[in-house]
Amino acid sequence: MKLSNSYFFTLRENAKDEDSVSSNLLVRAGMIKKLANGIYMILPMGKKVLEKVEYIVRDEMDKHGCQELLMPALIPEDVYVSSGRRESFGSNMFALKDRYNKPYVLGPTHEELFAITAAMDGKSWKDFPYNLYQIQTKYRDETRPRYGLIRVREFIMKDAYTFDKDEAGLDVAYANMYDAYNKIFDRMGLNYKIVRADTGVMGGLLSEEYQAISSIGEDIVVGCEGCDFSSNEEITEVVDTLQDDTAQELPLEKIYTPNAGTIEAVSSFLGKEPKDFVKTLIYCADGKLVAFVLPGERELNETKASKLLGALELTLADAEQVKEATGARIGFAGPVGLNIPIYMDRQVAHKKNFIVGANEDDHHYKNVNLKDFTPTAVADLTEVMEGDICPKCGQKLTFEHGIEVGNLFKLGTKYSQAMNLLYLDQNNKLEPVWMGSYGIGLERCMAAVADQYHDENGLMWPDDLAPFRAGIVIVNMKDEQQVEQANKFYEYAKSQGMDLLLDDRNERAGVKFKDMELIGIPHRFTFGKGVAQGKVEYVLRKTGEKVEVAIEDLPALLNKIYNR
RNA sequence: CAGGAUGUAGCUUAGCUUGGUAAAGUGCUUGGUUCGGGACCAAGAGAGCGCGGGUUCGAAUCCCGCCAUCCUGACCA
Repeated sequence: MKLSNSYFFTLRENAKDEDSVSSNLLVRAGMIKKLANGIYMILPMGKKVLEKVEYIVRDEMDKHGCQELLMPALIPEDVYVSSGRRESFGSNMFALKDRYNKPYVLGPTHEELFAITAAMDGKSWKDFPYNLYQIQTKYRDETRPRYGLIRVREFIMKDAYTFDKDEAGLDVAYANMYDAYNKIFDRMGLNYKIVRADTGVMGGLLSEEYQAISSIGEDIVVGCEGCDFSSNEEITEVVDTLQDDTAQELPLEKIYTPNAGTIEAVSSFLGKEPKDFVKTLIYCADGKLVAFVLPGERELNETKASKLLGALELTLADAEQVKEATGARIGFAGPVGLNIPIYMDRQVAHKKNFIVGANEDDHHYKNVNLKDFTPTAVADLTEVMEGDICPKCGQKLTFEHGIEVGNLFKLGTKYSQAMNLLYLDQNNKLEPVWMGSYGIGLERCMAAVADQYHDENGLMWPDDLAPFRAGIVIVNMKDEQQVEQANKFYEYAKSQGMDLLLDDRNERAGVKFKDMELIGIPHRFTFGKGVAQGKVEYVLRKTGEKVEVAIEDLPALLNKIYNR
């Protein structure tokens, strides 16, 4: 591509509506532009990168025996009603009506449509297995879009779905996708970890996520110092290492704690530590008030809590609901005498003579013991934290931030049963189809790579993702020899099927170098004063390393760069 | 959804407290000098200050409403 005749611009300053280094670089490099909250334009230079991402994904999917098709994004609402997910997605779905007032949604993910597709063909056990995928736009009305392309409301996803006649078949299909994903993210050059995760709104038997390690990642990737354990923080088990407190149980006592409605306030008022407390959180689970009772030094893990309750929506109660449940204002809730279901973290069972709210303004109880209240259920309910140990080997856990770039779900028969996707087995008996679903966010991959590969001068794309693998800078546009030789080289490359970026703009050399670095072209050829002696300069973006190359050696070098 | 902040030229921002009809850098145009690391000089084009209303002789500046963007967030009871 010749820059002299292209839509292309770069910015010298950061955009005021971008919040991360990498999204600012993508904007400054003229690759993307925010149109509205969580909605982006992908400009020509960015589209090139996205195409490279797409190419890798499609290539590996095809190599792994998947068939591509294309589904609509505009979908009748009943499709999600019949699977029960209209409700579970709730306001995360964009919903609209047509002119006849019939309800539609913009698809956030496509398990249902693929199940319908499968039902059109998969009637016999002989039809399995197969694997369908698409690269298509998804719509999700996220609460808070963030970090450029990382969390957006409209994005392109590669979603694949496998169909098998039994669980063993699903295991094979899943392993195949696992292999494809490893190859895909390796080819993108991403530094990633594979973690166990919550199955969430997708449901099913197993979920694993590919997490690109990054400080702006919204997920916490838990690893282990001693073994290969890795897991998303939201489902990581808190290993119960507390010893039973052997103290004598003391008599229950109500104490006056004026205006001390937080653990910090009460602990400083009483000269105690958070671990001497047991805190009680009032939540609203699908409209019902419930209480969670936890060690004072720990946080509630809402994923574990929702799962225990089987709740679709779990929100912290507001002041009014707290008053309704406890009779007191926020800050004085406790399990003693509380008339709503109480769910207790299992570590609380080791404690004795602890402090809790008294369900009365400005009062707490001390010397509370297990005999003083009755939990509805006891479970692991808290977030893992620094210092916790590995559930697998007992060594110390590690914590990193990750961007979820891909995921694998072993769905089992959840959707096929809901959508009546059945086949006849060898005994002429109807059986549900076993499904898996597998997603990759394409823009998110692009953003994650940008995040992992940049320096103070701009982006540093790996060869396979760069908008152009190599670029040519003509230093002096008035030097006919430079212009002629550069164009000759450019045309030669083109004839070999290699599209280089030719900067033939009437700009000073410095501007061209800066732009080439900002957009992250990995290999640069500088046609400057050396051309008179038949030489050009070859520069590597990654290291800044410069080498003089004779013009006649360029074709060989080009072949090397393009792995030919 | 809640709370906070912001909205002025393509971009980044100043001006708003103390109302008088908009400024700078960058980008863009033209001419000249430069020419291997975001050049310099000169002359220009470009916004009527998010939208709507109000107060006032007069509003980017004050008041009300709306919209948008950004930040933070169920603060741990």
